Amino acid sequence: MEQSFYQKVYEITKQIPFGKVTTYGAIANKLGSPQSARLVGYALNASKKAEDIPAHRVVNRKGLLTGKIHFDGTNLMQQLLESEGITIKNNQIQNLENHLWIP
DNA sequence: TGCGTGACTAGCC
DNA sequence: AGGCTAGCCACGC
Repeated sequence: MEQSFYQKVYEITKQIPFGKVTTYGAIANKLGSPQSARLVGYALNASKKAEDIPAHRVVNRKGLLTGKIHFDGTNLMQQLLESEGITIKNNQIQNLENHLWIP
């Protein structure tokens, strides 16, 4: 398939199950370019405006909600994650390993 | 065709 | 221990 890097990110992000989260590095690694983690975030930024992607389930490797700044509200991303049973503290996911999901 | 951009990551001070 | 800098790759203009 001639899926672009972006399209691959969309597919993987949509595969994230309810109550789970993943990291940019994990997705980038799955795509075969662990150094392209930036592209994952960049792709999600473009995807969120078109596709129905749960981008709030994707966080950085430290569990920090770095992408929340791209959401409408300031705590929207946090509320969405908390609604799925994930605990957030200071924009950081608690028990990240417990909720971490690798493609 | 080429340069700038960016929701990252890892290493150094 | 905490903060900053450099490197990385794909997409858009």
